[in-house]
Amino acid sequence: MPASAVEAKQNLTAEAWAEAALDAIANGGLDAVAVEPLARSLGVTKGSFYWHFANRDALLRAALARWEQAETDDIVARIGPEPDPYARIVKLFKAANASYRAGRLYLAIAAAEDKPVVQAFVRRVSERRMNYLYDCYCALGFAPALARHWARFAYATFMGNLQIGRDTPDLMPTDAEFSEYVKLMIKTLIPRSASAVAGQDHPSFSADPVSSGATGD
Amino acid sequence: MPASAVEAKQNLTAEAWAEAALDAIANGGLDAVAVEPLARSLGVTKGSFYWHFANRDALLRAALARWEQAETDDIVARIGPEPDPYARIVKLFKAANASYRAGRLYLAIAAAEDKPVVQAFVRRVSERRMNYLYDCYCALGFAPALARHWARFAYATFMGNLQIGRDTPDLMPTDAEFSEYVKLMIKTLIPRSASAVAGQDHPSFSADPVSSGATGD
DNA sequence: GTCTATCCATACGCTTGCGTATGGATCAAG
DNA sequence: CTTGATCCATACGCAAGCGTATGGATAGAC
Repeated sequence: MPASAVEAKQNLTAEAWAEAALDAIANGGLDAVAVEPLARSLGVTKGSFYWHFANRDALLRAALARWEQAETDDIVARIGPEPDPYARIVKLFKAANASYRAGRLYLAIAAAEDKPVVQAFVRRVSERRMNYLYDCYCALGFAPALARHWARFAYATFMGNLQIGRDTPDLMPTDAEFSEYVKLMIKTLIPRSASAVAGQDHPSFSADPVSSGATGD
Repeated sequence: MPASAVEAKQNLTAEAWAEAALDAIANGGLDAVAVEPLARSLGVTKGSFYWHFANRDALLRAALARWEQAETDDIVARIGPEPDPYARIVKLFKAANASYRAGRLYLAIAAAEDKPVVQAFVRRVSERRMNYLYDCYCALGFAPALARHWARFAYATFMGNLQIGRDTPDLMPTDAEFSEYVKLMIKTLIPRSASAVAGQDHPSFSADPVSSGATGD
């Protein structure tokens, strides 16, 4: 009995292959999506793969589609039913640092933007996220031009924190210090004294939405 | 007469190979550093390469060392003789968005942090840059803990802007709007009403160091 | 002019991964 | 029990890239 990562070599699905491909991307980048190594890690051979997919590119597209779907689900599932735009940004910020794998996936996929297949996926996901932020800032009372700047600013900070957490994890604090860090960024990136927003009250602020655990997956 | 990219096939140097490797990294990522394709692009064959280098890894190390050196030179050459910490951060911000190739290089190299050879280089360069920012914020009067937070914050924004410029260039403004964007970030990332800094005067602020061209290389 | 060091070309074997072809195993239908 | 469909294994040809071995070309030393 092979005590491998795969217990029973029962029938694999195309989704299983796509998920394995995403795992490979999160670890070794896009080039790690190789048919034969993936088959080995799944406990089967290429024969299985070419039954479910036409070629390597088809697997790549399936994996990217699965990724885009997950990212889109995330953005609405985790912070969907939240009316307050301030709390929405806060939740988005926390969600961005929530999943280690999701961050690595994003960076790895974006790093291969030269491949034309990947480019479209990255653009859609990025634009969707920034548009979400843009809407939040608009809802906060910012003028469109300013809202675009703030949305880009905030999104850049998200992405940069992902990079720092991956490349120099020692420089990223944990626990209480991390909470302070996030609080500082949120306080800075969501200015309440905006030139357009009046003395509006944010009930979620008094509840301190920042200091409720942000790490872990 | 071959009107190739290389006019005369005179003697190549190891530095030429390393520079070509960096070009390859900036375009196709670390995996694009392949001996035979590089040799083709240089107008020679593998025979030349294995005269100058022991193997592919040696070239990679040479290229990364060259990159680290260039990054270190940059940080002191472009903003070295600047006493005012505020202006230092401003210059650093502008330098970060100055060279398109440098940004792509940074992202491409960082994307391969799983390779142990690369990891050390990325860590050194990143830590050096963040320490530079940390010193700036300390000089601005911030307490060490806060200075670390602000330095990380600012650095994350740098990196994120690099990503946005690479992945979704449409979402990155140009010309006057870009200037506004940079001005907003700088104004936000260098708070003058810090809890620790007194009524200190920054002569470079009245000179408006932000609005003097930041694009191009 | 010969000699030697430097730099590169050519040719070979080796590995890895892609894609195809074909057969084997399993299971449900009839 | 046979048949067909589903899922996978095995074996092959092919291309690309690494590393090595060896010889050729050029230039300066003497």
